[in-house]
Amino acid sequence: MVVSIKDVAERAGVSPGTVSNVFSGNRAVKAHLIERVRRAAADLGYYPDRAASQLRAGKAKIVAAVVPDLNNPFFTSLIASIEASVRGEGFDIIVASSHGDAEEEARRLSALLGWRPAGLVVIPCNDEFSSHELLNGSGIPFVVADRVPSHFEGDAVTVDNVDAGRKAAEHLVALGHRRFVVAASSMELQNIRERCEGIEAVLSKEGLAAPTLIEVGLDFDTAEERLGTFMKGERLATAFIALTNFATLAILASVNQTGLLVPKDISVLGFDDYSWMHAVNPPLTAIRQPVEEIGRTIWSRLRGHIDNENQPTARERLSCELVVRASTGTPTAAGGTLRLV
Amino acid sequence: MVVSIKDVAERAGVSPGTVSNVFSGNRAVKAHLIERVRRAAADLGYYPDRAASQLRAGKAKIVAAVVPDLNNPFFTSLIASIEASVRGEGFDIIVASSHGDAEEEARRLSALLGWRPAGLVVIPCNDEFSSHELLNGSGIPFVVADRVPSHFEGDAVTVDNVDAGRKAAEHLVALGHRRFVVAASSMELQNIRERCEGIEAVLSKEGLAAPTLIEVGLDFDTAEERLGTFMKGERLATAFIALTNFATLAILASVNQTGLLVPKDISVLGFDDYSWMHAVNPPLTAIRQPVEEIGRTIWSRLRGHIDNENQPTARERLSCELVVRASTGTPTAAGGTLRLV
DNA sequence: CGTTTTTCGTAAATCGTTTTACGTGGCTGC
DNA sequence: GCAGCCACGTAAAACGATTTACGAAAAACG
Repeated sequence: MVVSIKDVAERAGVSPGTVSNVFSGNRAVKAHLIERVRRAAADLGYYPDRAASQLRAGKAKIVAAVVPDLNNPFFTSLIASIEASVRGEGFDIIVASSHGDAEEEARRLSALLGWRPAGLVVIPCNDEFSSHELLNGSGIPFVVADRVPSHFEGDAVTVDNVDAGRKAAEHLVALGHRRFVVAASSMELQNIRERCEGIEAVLSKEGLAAPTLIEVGLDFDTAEERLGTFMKGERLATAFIALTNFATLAILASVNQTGLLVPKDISVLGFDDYSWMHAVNPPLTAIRQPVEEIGRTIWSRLRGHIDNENQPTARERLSCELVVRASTGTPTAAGGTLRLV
Repeated sequence: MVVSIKDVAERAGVSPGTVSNVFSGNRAVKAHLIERVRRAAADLGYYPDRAASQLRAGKAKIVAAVVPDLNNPFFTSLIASIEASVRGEGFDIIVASSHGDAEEEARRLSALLGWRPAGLVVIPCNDEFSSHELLNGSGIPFVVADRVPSHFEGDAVTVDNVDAGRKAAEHLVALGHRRFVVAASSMELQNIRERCEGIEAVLSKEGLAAPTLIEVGLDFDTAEERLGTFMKGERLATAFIALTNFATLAILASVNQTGLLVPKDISVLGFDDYSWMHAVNPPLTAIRQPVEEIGRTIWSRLRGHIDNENQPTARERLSCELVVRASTGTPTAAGGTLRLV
C-alpha cells in the first residue's frame, strides 16, 4: 500500500541502494539512472520514509522545541524565527508546550527525546529547570533560551536583561520621572529579576526610591485582575514599566479603565515589540527584544554542536533596544507625581 | 552509546520483547518483571526510539501542521489549540510554515509526509491549493482549515464567514452607519470573499451602497502602507470593517495617524479577538473566531479518520461571535458621514 | 487427576532505509 | 599490456523497535 524504496528500485530496474543514493546524494549515480529512478519514483508517488531513514542513519534532521505557552506571542515568534533558520537546512521542527508546568515539561521533553532530534531548544517554565538532568543525560545538544536559571552552565541564549531594565529606567529618568511602578510577571524568574535589577541600579544611582513592584503572573487574565486591584489602592507614580508583553497589555488595560491619559497623566513603557504596539493610540514606547536574532543565535549554537561534537558551551547575551514612541513623556508639571485613587 | 531496548532487556534479565511489552502495554507482563524492567530502564536512562517504533508499528503518533505564517497570531493560536487537544492522547505535533508560498507549501508538506504522520492539518496559502493531490495521494487523513477553496471536497473546518460578515454589518447598520470601508487581506481568498459577501448582503438589503474595498495584503507592513495611501485620498465613510487581524491593526494605525477619534469620528470593527484588543483605548469591537473550538473540531475530525479508516468526510462550519466594546458607536450627528482628506 | 485453556516469556522475522563490502568495467601511466 | 585506481552498481548487514509463532507453566474445569 505505501510505496517503498524497493518498489521504486524494481520499477527503475536498479537496486534499492542506488535509489537511496539518488535521493540522499550520498554517492554519485550515473545520470541516466538518476533519470530513471526519478521517473519511477514520481510515477509511484514515492517519498522516503523518514522513520526508516533516521533509524538507519542515526541522525535526525529534526529540532524540537519546548516552550511554556504557545499562546504567548514572544514564544511563538521565537519559534517562527527558529523555523526560518532551520528550514533552509532541511530540518523540521517539532514543538510542544509545557503549559507552564514542570512535570509536563519533563514529560514532553522525554517524549521529544524519543525522536532523537538533532537538537533541542527549551524555554523552561521555571528556574528550577528540573528537566535539566534529563537533557544532560540524553547526549542531545540543547540550548536554553529566555529563562535561564542563574546556576545553569550549558548553552544558553538570552537578552541582556539588566541592560534592558537599565535602558527603560534611564529613558524615563531622563524625561524627569521620579516614581515608578513596575509590572513584573513573576519574581521567581531569573530574567525578570535581572530586568528589575537594571531598573533599580539606575534609580539608586540617581538617588531615587525603589520602584513599586507588582507581580502580575504569567498570563493576561490574571495580570489584568491583579493590576486592577492594585489600581484601586492609593499609589504615587508617574510612570509604568512593563517587564513582559502580557504585563504591558495589562497595564494598558488598567490605565485605560481608570481613565488616565497616556502620556499626559502617566507614561507607559512596554516590553517586547509587536505590531499592535505601534498601531495603538498612543503608539507605545517599548523595549524590543531582538527575536529574529535570538532565533538565529539559538540555531547557530545548535548547529555548531551538531557539526562538531565537542564545541564548547557558551552563554550568548544579546542586547535589547529601546524604541521610543509616544507613550512616554515628561511628567505633568504639577509636582511630577500623580495620585491614583 | 545510546541505550537500546536490548541493553535494558539484558540488564533486567528478560527478552527485548518483554521490555517492549512493558513500555507499550501491548501485552500483559508479570508485575515483578515490570518492576525489574522499569528499574533497569531508569538506571540506564532508556527511552524508546520513536523512529524504530514507528517503522515497525507503522503508526505514527504525530500530527503535522502547515500554516502560511507562524507570525500570525491566528495561526499560532490555532496551533496552540490543536496542540492542547492532541497532547492528551500522546501525539506530538510538528509544524511548518509555508511562508505564503505555494511551492514551499508543497515542499514542506511532502517533507512532513515522510514522517508518515497519523494526520495532517493544513491552512493553504492560496485558493489553488495545489498541494491537494499530493495529500490525496498520500493516504494520510488531513483536514483543511480556515482557507478552504470553494471547489474543495474533503474534510474542512472553517467559520461561517458570510455570517461573520453579516454580523459585522448588521451591528454597524443598526448603529446608523451608511457608508463603509472594508479592509480585506486579499480577495483571492475564499474566506475573505465570503466575509465580504456577508457584508454586502446586509448593505444591499438595506438599500445601501456597496462598501469601499481595500486589499491590504497578508502582513502588517504592507497593510499599513496601503491603508496609509488610501487614507490620503478623499473618502467618505463612517465605519471601518477589518476582515483579518492584520487588517485590524493596519486600520487602527492609519486612523490614529490621521488623528481621527474612535468612535466619535469613525467606528472601527476588528476581526479576531486578542488580548490587545480590549487593552487598547478604546477597547475594540470585533468579530471573534472560536479558535479553541476550531482546534478541537479539527482534531476530532482527524481523530475520527485515524480510528476509522472510512469515516465520511465533512465540512464543519463554526459560527463567529460579535463582541461589542467601545470602538463602534453611532455616527456623528453632523450628517453621518465624515470626509477624510 | 487429566485435559483444555489461558497466561506470559522468548526467539526470530520484520518494517524501509543506509551503509559496508565487494565486484566489474574503464581509464591512467609506464 | 599490465598493475593500480576510480567510478559506480549490487547484495546483504545493520539500525531498534514490534509482533508473530511457539512453548512452558499455571489455571480452570469436569
